[in-house]
Amino acid sequence: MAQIQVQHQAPVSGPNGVAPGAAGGAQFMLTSLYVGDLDVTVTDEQLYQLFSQVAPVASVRVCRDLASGRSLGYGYVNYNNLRDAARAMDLLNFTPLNNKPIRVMYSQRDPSLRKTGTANIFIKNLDKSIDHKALHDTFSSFGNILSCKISTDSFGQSKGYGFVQFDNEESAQNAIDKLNGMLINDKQVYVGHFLRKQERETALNKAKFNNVYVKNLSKSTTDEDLKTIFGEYGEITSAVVMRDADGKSKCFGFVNFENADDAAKAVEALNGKKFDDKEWYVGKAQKKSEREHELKAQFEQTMKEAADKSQGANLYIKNLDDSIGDETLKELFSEFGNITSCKVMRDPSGISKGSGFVAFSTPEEASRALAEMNGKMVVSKPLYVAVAQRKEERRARLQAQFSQMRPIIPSVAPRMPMYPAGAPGLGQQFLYGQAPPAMLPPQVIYLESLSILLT
DNA sequence: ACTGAGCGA
Repeated sequence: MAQIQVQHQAPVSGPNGVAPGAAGGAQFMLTSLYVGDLDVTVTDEQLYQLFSQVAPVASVRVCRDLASGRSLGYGYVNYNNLRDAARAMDLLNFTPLNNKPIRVMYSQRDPSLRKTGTANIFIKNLDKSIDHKALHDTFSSFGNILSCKISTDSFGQSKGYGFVQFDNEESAQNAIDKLNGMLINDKQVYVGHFLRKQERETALNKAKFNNVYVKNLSKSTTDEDLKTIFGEYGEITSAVVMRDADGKSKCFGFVNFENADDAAKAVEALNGKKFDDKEWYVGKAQKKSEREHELKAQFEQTMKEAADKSQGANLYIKNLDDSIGDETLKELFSEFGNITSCKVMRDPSGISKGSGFVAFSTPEEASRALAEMNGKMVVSKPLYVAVAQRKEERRARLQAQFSQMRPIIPSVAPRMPMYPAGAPGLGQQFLYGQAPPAMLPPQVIYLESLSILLT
């Protein structure tokens, strides 16, 4: 097997070192490639084997978590000159490794230069047959692409939309102008600037409206007051403070403008202003359903952020001795950091299930605890410690596992029959998965996987 | 199910 050279290139400027990037003024290490979207099972050797087919490589590396050794899903390939690197990027971008297309870019370690968000475009209504490479080829005529991908599900199937990050705004605008609304594979595609959800919603909120909602009014504010204050911005058709049956102000109201531009001006001018020491909220009046939808979305966003923040800080423990309860579990792990929650799972009758969760304040603490505690003998048995997976991740992992079970056509499968003649399962066209050690009919494997997916 | 993620020795 080929030897992997581990010598590293000196990070110096020079003919082969730092060189000016294309328009936009970004600086790239033009001999150093960042390889992302790696399947976690991809190894240094595999990267080396692939990239050295194009030109001699100076070094390769799959980056790994220091404590657990788990692949971080990206790596680096360094070449001796920029021509080799450019050629490798061109030829090898989106090559599948372990069934997953890799994404190759120039290494750009300054995050501020990577996260500008400008010149980034979004494409949707793409035919499902269009893959990363086809997208790249379609858009590369408009400029230099830094990164490009189709969004896919856990089976690698296109979700029908994708992203192209150019290195300058003009290329992006040009691509939008030329391709938005065009037919690609008989489907009319949408091509526009990439907008985060928040930005899309603000854009949507700028849609015209005449009715304005105002809240946090003082008890004494009247319809007349609203008319006077909002009347400054244009012709008003109605202004009402909402009141209960006794005529007591509910401290909110509605002002309807003759024309939408004036309504927008009033919102702009009055939102957040103080009247009678009360800070008014002034905005587009929304239907109850719109408002509820927005609140729900906000709530979900908050939950998602909280989940992201705790990602990696929560450990799943199993093979726990039955005698261990919440307190003992906490004591076992407390030397590694601040424990925010700790729980032994129990069945309804209170008997330990032998598994539990320990959450730390930070992923670093959790990682240290994992490294130290996994496999450690506690009372009677060795602990199993892993980073807790969220339900969604567990599901995705099982799904990926399932998708990798390829049909085995009997004619190309080993000659040795897997089952005694007449055993169940022989009648079918193909068998799923690797040959099972037991003589289970293959469809049982299939159904088991499916039932896990469905739970 | 339809608007992202991503950088070391």
